[in-house]
Amino acid sequence: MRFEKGHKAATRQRIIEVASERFRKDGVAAVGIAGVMADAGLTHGGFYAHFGSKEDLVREAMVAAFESTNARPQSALKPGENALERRIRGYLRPAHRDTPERGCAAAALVAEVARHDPATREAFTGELEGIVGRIAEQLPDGVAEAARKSTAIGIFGVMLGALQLSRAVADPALSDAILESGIQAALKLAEA
Amino acid sequence: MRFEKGHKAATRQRIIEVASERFRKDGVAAVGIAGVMADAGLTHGGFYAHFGSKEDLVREAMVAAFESTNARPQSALKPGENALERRIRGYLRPAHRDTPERGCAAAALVAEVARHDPATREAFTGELEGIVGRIAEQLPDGVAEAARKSTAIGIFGVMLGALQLSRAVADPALSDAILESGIQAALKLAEA
DNA sequence: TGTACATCAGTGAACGCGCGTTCACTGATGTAC
DNA sequence: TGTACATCAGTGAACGCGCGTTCACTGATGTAC
Repeated sequence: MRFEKGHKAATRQRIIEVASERFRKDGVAAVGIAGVMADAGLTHGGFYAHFGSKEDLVREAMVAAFESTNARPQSALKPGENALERRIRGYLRPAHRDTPERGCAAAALVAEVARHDPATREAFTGELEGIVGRIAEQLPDGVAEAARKSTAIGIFGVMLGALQLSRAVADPALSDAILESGIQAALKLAEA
Repeated sequence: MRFEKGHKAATRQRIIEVASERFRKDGVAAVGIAGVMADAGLTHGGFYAHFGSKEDLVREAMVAAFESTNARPQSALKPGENALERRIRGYLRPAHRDTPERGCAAAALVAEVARHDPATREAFTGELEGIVGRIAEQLPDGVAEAARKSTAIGIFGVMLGALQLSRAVADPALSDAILESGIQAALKLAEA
């Protein structure tokens, strides 16, 4: 073979990574195959040797975006801080608002996913269940078993809603205030 | 004149109304000028006699969508229900999830607005301030003055986040559960 | 060791299509005389 | 009252462009003999 073993798989992975950043930054509809391939250092014609359609790439890039943010190493817990509070503050920090291309895929893509095909929505659903489950595990012991999942959904709802609102408003001071209000709301919901 | 007085203004209004539904249903990027004009019973060439660009229509249609949902008549208060609880339950009901074309413009368009030009984002900001202000007024008397706006932002954050998540997931039972979790979270945040 | 051939990731021209935008034109009506 | 002209909302062809997708081809390398 003209290319070392694993070459094609590495190229495919590179396309997915580029796409996962571009889709989160500019939206799925605004990003074309040719642009993604060019960013990956390739020409557009080769795309269909790797994926069956743009929709397939959307689904794979979305899942990759979720997985890469899930796998991100966490900073150490500060004294008196618990894991859930760290998660909430990390999510609703200005740096996350300002770098959607490396941020939460749910916040960047939720509205578009609602208009995509069932396979993409099912993949989204699975990733969302994962996030909600991890939040539920981090709730304080005092929260009743039956209420944990519902509480976790509410917490993630504010996180996602506040992050999106902070990205949309034109007023920087209001944007910062939205992040802070989201933190306070999420922490209140997390109380036992 | 060949047309009665007010004819052009009425046409313009019709274009805005069609666009405000189509943008909320399918997203701004996926809706073309020609389609909007055809839905309004016109051909696409006349568009630029009414608007300077698609972006101008986006901004006007978004504002119209906000205003029409704000102006919607409210059902009567049930015994023991307050105005804020009615607002929250009305927002997070299945019918709202299932009819984005007549629903909350913020939930439908927030992600796209973040990528649009400053004039559109400023219009969005103003409308959002209006919604937040109205929620703040409906908070119980016990909520301290200084905390009212922040609390209102948190409440609208869960409402918007939960509605969007309920629209994106593929599992109907989970979608219903998200709406219910959003209601519980918003009500908890509204407690004095 | 040297030559012929097979492999296949990637190339780039081409497909039909819809986009946002421009513009010369139409044609029904109101006004001027 | 009758005719000529002005008005202007709306029409539809055309512009350049980028989209997703297809496909015949390239060319560097590995294998066969």
